[in-house]
Order: sequence, then structure tokens, then C-alpha cells
Amino acid sequence: MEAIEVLPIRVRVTAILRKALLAGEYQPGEELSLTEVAAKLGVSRTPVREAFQSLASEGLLELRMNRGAVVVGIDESTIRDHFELRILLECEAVRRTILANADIGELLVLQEAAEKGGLSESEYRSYNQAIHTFIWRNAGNKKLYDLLVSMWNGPSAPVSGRDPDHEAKSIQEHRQLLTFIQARDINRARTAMRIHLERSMNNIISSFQAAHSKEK
Amino acid sequence: MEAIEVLPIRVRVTAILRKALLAGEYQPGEELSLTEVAAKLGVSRTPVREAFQSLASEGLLELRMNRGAVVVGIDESTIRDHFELRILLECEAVRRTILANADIGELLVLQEAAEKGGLSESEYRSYNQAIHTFIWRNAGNKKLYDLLVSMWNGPSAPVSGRDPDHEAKSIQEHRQLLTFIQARDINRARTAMRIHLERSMNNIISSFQAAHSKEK
DNA sequence: GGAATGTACATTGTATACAATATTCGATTG
DNA sequence: CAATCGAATATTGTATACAATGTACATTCC
Repeated sequence: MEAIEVLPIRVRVTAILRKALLAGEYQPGEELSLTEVAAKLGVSRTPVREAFQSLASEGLLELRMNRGAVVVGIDESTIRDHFELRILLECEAVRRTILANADIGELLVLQEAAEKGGLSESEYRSYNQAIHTFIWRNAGNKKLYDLLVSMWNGPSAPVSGRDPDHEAKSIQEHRQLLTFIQARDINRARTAMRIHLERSMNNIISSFQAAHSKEK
Repeated sequence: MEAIEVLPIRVRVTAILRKALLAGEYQPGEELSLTEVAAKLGVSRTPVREAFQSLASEGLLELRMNRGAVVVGIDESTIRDHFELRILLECEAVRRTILANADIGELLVLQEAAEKGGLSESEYRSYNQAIHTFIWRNAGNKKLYDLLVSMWNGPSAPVSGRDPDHEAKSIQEHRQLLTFIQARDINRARTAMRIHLERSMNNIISSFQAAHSKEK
């Protein structure tokens, strides 16, 4: 018998709103009414309220005392700030993973499977996440790990506006990264990680700009 | 007419519990009952519940589905992880502040006042925070700023167990830091910041160890 | 006697009720 | 007519009520 994990309403509401906010479905500065959102989603205000607090700590909403929540606008600098921070943290994680002499054997298996091609959207995502989380975990700093986990659901490009070769390029970049990690070459591994994330960032910024120039 | 800001119960409860948890007043693994805490503080479960969620995102509590919250133990590695991360972030903030050509004139005024001595406990804290937050703000990355703000209320030594010269040493270290920032010497400024934070960390670890060896 | 199942109890998760604060719009006054 | 005060309204913050899930212990079946 498989244990089916039913997520609390608060978590589901948080995910729904996060997705909508990152997709730009709400205007910056727009006021989000607790009552309204609760009614629209068919739940009570309590879990929505808790979701608002989570999203505020993620920086997507701003909570004003007794005056509800306003949508914090996502612009290019938001995306850039997010990725510059993530680059700093992921590069540090790579450095520490190498210093910890982590055995990346299991990653090489995943990598080879990915290089065979033919991965579905969700398979790619799972592979991609496995590569990164392995590095986070083996960095040996729980705070660093938790922080990177919390940043994973950050700004991302809508599938429609993405570079069609994005996944293939990522797989290549992962190969380089893993090679340098195995060679214990900290500087090259960090550079590989930085280049990998910078390309992702530029992808997301491009599709963000494209989406917003259309609106005008 | 001065506007007196009354903090929501949820925020006050969070602060009270955070302080207690960091002071080690609860045993690691101990289960915190929502009902019990609410009763003890004389408030309802709602704000306590919200405080639990904040503390969980700070890593001080762990929320288990339908089974309450357990206290996450603070040990030496927790403190070390926290400071290693903070060192990474604060050093990056220093680097970026220098690159941004920030004018630290206002900090030099505060610094000179502090060097005259005779600061009260709360005056020192306000000065100390001003030095650090200035650097965070001028780093020009909002996510980095928000993150450092959220880390400020992390592990700290109880006043009783502190190095009596801690404040004087910090003031000295701040002077070095500001001098290197003004000279736009990124490497030396980063090193000064790292040394400053490492000494704080070692202070806190020492008093933590002392407190816990007594208990045995 | 031990394992499994069912029931009672306790605790959390969510919904709703109530209280307090902010906003809006109209009346009143200078 | 402008500005300010104030009541009415709406919305959030907190408390309480209700529902659902997990735990513990007793009973039953093997």
C-alpha cells in the first residue's frame, strides 16, 4: 500500500499563487485581498493568510499591517539579483563538495542516461534537480543546503519562451561540471557552474523581456 | 503626534520563542504543543501557529504533518554553518559595496563616536547594526540584503558568557574594515570582515560549549 | 502469547465568528 | 469652498468552533 501524501491546503495555495506571481499574472502594486483569493480558490482565509506569509518571506508579496498584501513587481533586476545570489551559493557548494571528496558516481550514471537523450520534460527536471541537489547536500552546510532548496522555485522561463536547445546545453554543461569536480579542479568547476547558471539567467531574462515588450 | 507601532501578536510570539530556542531553553527533539504554548503565552493558537511556521523556515523548528513541531537542536555545527554562510554573504556584500563606490561618510561619523567609548549595550547594538546594514544595503542586491537581514537574529552568545572585550575588539575591527573599504581594497576588506565574523563565531561557540559542558 | 484491528482520545488543520484597525465618503465648520 | 472630523464600511488580526488526522491502548483473532 503506497502512502499518498496529501499536501496541506496552505502549501497548495502557496504553490498556486507563487506560480501565478512568477508568471506575471498579477500587476506589480496590485493589492491581493485575502477574502477574494480565498473565495476564488474555494478555501477559507486561514490557509491563504499563511500562504501570503510564506510568499512574503520569499519576497513575492509585501505584507502591510492591517492593509493586506501588495504584489512586488518582478523586473529584470529581481531576476538578476536572484541568480547572482544563487551563483555565489552554488559555486560555494561546488567548492565545498570537492573539498569534501564526495563520490559523484551516482551522478555520472544519471548524466550518462541523460546524454542518451529522449528525456521527457519531467524526467529532465528530475535529472536536473538531482545534479544540483547532490552538490548542495554534499557541501556539508545545512543552512546553505536549505537556502538553495528554497531558491529552487525562483524565477523561471515559461516553457513557451525558452531556448529550444536549453536542455541539451544544460546537459553538456553538467558534463563539464562533473568532469571538473571529479578532477578536483575547484576553479574550473566553479566557473562551469557560474557559466551554466548565467546562461539560464540570460534565457529567463530574454523571455521576460520578450513577454513585456509585447504588452506595451 | 508619534505613531506607535504595535507589533502583531504573531511577531511577538515569534521573537519570544526564537529567543528561548536560541538560548537553549528547550531540549532538542522536544515536542512543542501549539495548545500548550498558546495557553502559556495567553494567546490563541492562530498566532502561535504562524510563529511556528516562521521559526520552521528559520530552521529552529521542524513541522511534522498533523503531529506538531519538534525543536531542532542547536549544536556547534549549526552555529558554524550559520556563520560560514554569513561570512560568504557579508564578504560578497563588502566586495559589491566597494565596487559600487558607496560613500561611507556617515559610517565614519558613527565609527568615531563609537571609538570615543562609553556606549551603552543598546547603543552599541544600534551602532553595530548600522555598520553592517549599510554594507548590505549598498551591495545593490535586494535578495542579498533581505537574506542578511533575516540572518541577523541568528545564534548569539548570552551576555553573561561573552568575552568582556568583545565590543571593544569589534569596534577596532570595524575601523580596519572601513579603512580598507575607503581604500577600495577589496581583498583586505573582505579579509577584515571574515576575521571579524570568525571571532564573533568563536566567541559564541565558546560560550555555547561552556554552557553545555556545565550541564553534563 | 503476539500481531492486528478497532475505538477512544488528543492534537493539528481548516473554517467561521468576533474584535480591532484602516479607509471612504459625507457632513460640518472655518 | 476647502479642510477636518466622524460615522459607516470593509478588511485584516485574533479567537474559537469544527473536522480530520494521528496516537495509544484495549480487544480480538490466530
